[in-house]
Formats: sequence, C-alpha cells, structure tokens
Amino acid sequence: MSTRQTGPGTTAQHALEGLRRAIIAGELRPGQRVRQEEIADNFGVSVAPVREALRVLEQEGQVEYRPRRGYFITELWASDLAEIYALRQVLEERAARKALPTLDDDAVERIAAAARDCAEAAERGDVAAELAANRRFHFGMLESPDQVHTMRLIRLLWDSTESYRALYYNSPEERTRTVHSHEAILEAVRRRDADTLVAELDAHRSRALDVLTRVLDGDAE
Amino acid sequence: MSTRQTGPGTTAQHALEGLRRAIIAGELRPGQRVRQEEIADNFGVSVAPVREALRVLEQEGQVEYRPRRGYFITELWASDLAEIYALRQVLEERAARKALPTLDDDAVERIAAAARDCAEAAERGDVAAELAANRRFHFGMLESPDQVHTMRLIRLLWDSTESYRALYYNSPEERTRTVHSHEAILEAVRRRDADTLVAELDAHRSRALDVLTRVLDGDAE
DNA sequence: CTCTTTTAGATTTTCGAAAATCTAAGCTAT
DNA sequence: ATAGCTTAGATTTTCGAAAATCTAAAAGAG
Repeated sequence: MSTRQTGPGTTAQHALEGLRRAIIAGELRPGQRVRQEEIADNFGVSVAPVREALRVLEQEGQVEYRPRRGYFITELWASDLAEIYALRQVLEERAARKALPTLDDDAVERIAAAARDCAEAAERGDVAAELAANRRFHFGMLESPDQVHTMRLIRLLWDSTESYRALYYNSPEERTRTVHSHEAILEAVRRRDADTLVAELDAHRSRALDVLTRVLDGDAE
Repeated sequence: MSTRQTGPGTTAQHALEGLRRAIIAGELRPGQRVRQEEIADNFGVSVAPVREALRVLEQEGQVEYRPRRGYFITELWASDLAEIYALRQVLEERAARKALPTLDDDAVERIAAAARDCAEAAERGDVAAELAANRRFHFGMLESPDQVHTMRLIRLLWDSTESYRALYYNSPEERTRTVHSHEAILEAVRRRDADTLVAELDAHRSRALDVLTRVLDGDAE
C-alpha cells in the first residue's frame, strides 16, 4: 500500500505505525485475527519486522498473542474499560498536579494549539487527526521531565483503549461536548488551578467512559 | 548453553527467559550493550527470536533501543527508582485493599508457602530463587480477577527494577530484615487487616528503596 | 598538530525460503 | 448418526545469508 523506501526509521517502525493506523481506522477490529503475511504484503515488507511490531503492540495490550496460533486484536469488555479509566484517574491526577506548576507560557500555548487542532479535525470529521491532537492536548499538560515512568504507564493505558476511542469520536453530539470540555480544562490550566483542573479532567473522563460503555454494551453479541 | 529442542513454548519465549535470567544474574549489566548474534549463539538459535524477545524487554523498560545502533541494558538513577517506588505505593495499595477480602484460605496458604520459599532461598544464597519466591509472595496477595490491568502495570514496574533488586538481595543484613518484614505482612493478611497491611507494605518498600538508593549512589561513577 | 575524509570491519536489519505447527474438512469404524 | 482418525492446505515460526548501516582507525588536507 505504501511506497517502500529506506528512509529514517526502520522497517519495523513503519510497520508499527501502519498497524496503529489500521487499528484506529477500524480496518483491524477487536477480536479479529491478524494474518502476518497479509500485513507484510500490504506494506511491501517481509514478516520479520511485522512480527517485531506485533510484539510491541502485544506488550501495550493492543493485540493478544497465542503461541503458534497468532495475534488477535484485543477485545475489551465494559469492566476492562472501567478499570483502565479508574487507573487513569489516579495516575493522571498525580501527573497533572506535579506538572501544572512547571508549565511555562510556551507549554500552555502548545496545549491551546492542540485544542484548536482537535476542534478543527472534529469539524472536518478527520478521526485520526482528532485522536492525535487530543493526545497532544492531554499529554501536553501532564508531561514533566521527572515523571517519565508515570507517563509511560499513562501512555500504556491510552494505547490499550485507542481502538475504542475511535468509536467515541464518531458521535457528532460528543464532538461539541468535547470541545467545551477542552475549553474548561484549558482555562483551569491557564489559571494554574489544580483542583478545578483535576475536577474537569475527571468529568471529561467519566463522560468518555459512559459513552464508551454504552457503545460497548449495545455492541455485545 | 542450553539444550536446543522444540518443546512447549516458542524459541522466542526461551530467548526471553534466558535474557531475563542473564539480567538477574548480572551477566548483562546496566548500561551494557546487548550483541544480538552473541545472545543467539549462546542459546543456539538465530537472531530473529532474540530480536523479538528484546522488543518485549524494551517495552518493559529493561532495555533501551536505539535504531540501527542496538539494544542496551537500561540504566536507572536514584530519581527513577524513587518515582517507580512511589508509583508502586499507589498502585499496590489499591490492589491490596481490593484483593484482601477476596483471599480464601487456600490463597493465604500459597502466600505463606512463598514466604517460606523466600526465606529458604535466602538461607542458601540463591538469589534467583529468592527473587522468584518474593514475587510469588507479593503478587499472591495483590492478584484478583477484576484487576488485570492494575496487575499489568504493577508487573511492569517490578520488571523494570528487577536487575537492581538483585543487588539489594545480596546484603545478608537485609536478608533477615526481609524475612521479619514478610512475617508481619503475612500476619496482617491472615487478620484481613487492610490498614496494617498497607502500612507494612509501605515500610517494606521504603526500606528497599533506601538500600537500593544507597547502593546506586555509592556505585555512581 | 588538528580537522575532515576515507575505508575496513563489526553489527544491525531485512529478506526469502524451509521447517514446524495448527485448522478444518473428509473418511472410517462403531 | 457420532466420535475419532487422517490428511491437505493455511499459517506461524525459525533459519541462514544478503543488504544496509554504524563505528572507529587510518590517511590526507589545511
């Protein structure tokens, strides 16, 4: 599908990015089997780098591996989502309180820019771009140099629900609600008001969990 | 080194186990480069499964990867250890409080057995066995079926400091201290006394962090 | 003498094919 | 019919070697 050429980055990294895209785009759906040779052919590479990329996704919880049987896109239940979001609440509160005082004007501006990108992408209906901008928005206010391990865990939690988040982003009603929520969060960041920030983040997350859970239950076979 | 044969489990899994052992045993030390072909030759396999195993360790934070440059055993600083242990405190308290009421007599007996194994291994000076038993001890009281994602994160945090924990376990003074600490923890589990349990776990962890930090600072170049 | 360029050796990375294993359909015996 | 066995095709897994890249020492220019 993509033009094969030795650029910066290894073939395995390209395969990883491609797999992520396919998962977000819904080309690879939860529960589905991942045929290695098919993936390799699509990218015009051999199976070795594809397998390495799958190992990474396995560790992130995005695919499940059964030896000699293959890789499958992870299927999450409502209970999994609840647990993951509860963990995010704990870890993100810690990260936000720690990072908030260290944010300079430049950092705040980057967060604001991400919020704008997110709203624009939502307007265009570009789910992939919206997901990327949304991540920049949230991580922009959590990241701090002395919290690398905390961020590693938070990133893991985000990754493991990425395929489901794409569902959430397709509802037009939620789209405008998200924009408003982001504005409230950004305002709290600007004021360096940690308690309000945490409260707004909690509300934002709860809402997402609610919608996701409903989508999931309606989807159950 | 090991006899090569197609048993249960894939070659990549064997390579992963072997790498873990080598890291715990100190054959691969923090900062050191990991030469893929050398590892492959030692296990009598080709590089492909070794690379897959390294990808797993990379995601666990045990090795660092620089494209086209190779894999290196992760080096941690005192600040990393402090952050990781702080995260463990938060996550393990949650897990312990949730799991404690669900432990049946059978589970408690397994935990007690792990404590005995741990003490015996310490007596013999078998660090690898002590590490394994210690893990069974701690995870035995945290594991519960509705906390799989929490456990995934906790396991990750444990993995990323495994190579340093081996250092801690070599001090004979700490060995007896650990045994006593385990007894206090086990007693709290038996009484289903959550507050005491959490307090004892915190103390246990603090002590480990203290010793590790001292070892690390003394070791600094 | 210092800095850049060249080059040889070491190492990683990827490939294409062979080997091992699994899946499921067809067959046989009860 | 049903349960167990057999076999063909599909898929994963591993290998050995070729290709690409990096490292560091040697050579050459200023």
